[in-house]
Amino acid sequence: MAEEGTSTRARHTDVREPVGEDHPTCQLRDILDRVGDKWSVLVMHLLGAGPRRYSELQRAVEGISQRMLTLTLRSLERDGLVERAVTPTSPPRVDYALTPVGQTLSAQVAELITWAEQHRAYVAASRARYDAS
Amino acid sequence: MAEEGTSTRARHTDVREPVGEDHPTCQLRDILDRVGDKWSVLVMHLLGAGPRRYSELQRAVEGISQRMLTLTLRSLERDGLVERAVTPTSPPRVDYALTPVGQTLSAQVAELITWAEQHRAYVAASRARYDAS
DNA sequence: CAGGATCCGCAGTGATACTG
DNA sequence: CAGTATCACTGCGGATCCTG
Repeated sequence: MAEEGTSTRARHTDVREPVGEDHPTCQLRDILDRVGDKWSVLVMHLLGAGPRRYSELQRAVEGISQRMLTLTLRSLERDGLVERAVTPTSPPRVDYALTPVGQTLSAQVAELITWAEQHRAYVAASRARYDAS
Repeated sequence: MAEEGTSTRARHTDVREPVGEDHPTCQLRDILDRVGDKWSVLVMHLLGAGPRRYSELQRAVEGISQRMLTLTLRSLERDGLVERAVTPTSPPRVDYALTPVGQTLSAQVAELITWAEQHRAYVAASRARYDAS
């Protein structure tokens, strides 16, 4: 909170394309759906710290169902963001890790997280103020 | 409002979620839900180019329903990311603009878009390869 | 241990109609 | 023009059972 005027770091560096028209939106949706996915980001963020096994992920993201974890990993693997390494031992062992490209996206997400931390109080205050009226 | 805004998904989210060794998860959801929202990002990106009227947004994000546009704007306003300026003229006129903080988030989103553009081909190729097996 | 298959509830969304 | 209200549908996501 209390940073109305201080954090006016308006970086208009980007290319403000006519997002709504036709094609720019679609490509955008692709990546946004990925980031917007309830679990994908959490999993990617966890994998950002290093490879993990299936069960480790399931415990780490405690609250995720097997179904969703599998679905999420499959989707990330399909997009080439996560790599799946199977070790056919007596009890099967599967390790997941970010691919180089996956790491770059993970980095972007990390920045988003930083943003969230920096402006969390502000958002909370805004909501409280809004809800009060 | 008979229905909660787009940002009220936190309700079905567990109150107790240790989510592994990462606490940022909770705050993370907040911002991620914002970014993951189907329309929020598009609207914010458009507003990044400057203030727009309600009808302008509706035309620009062609495909969005009045309901969703209103819900999205309300939600963004509630979070202090968008400012609503009403001009009570004969035909009502309402302008929406990003707040300073909203601009910083918009900038983050812009980077995400850049990422998407840079790695779109890679992702597409990965998918094609994956689907082929 | 890793994950496929199935059932199902409900939040999120769209389409439509109405209003100040 | 800028919304609000209502309804009906869809598909995400959770819970549960089963397999290699």
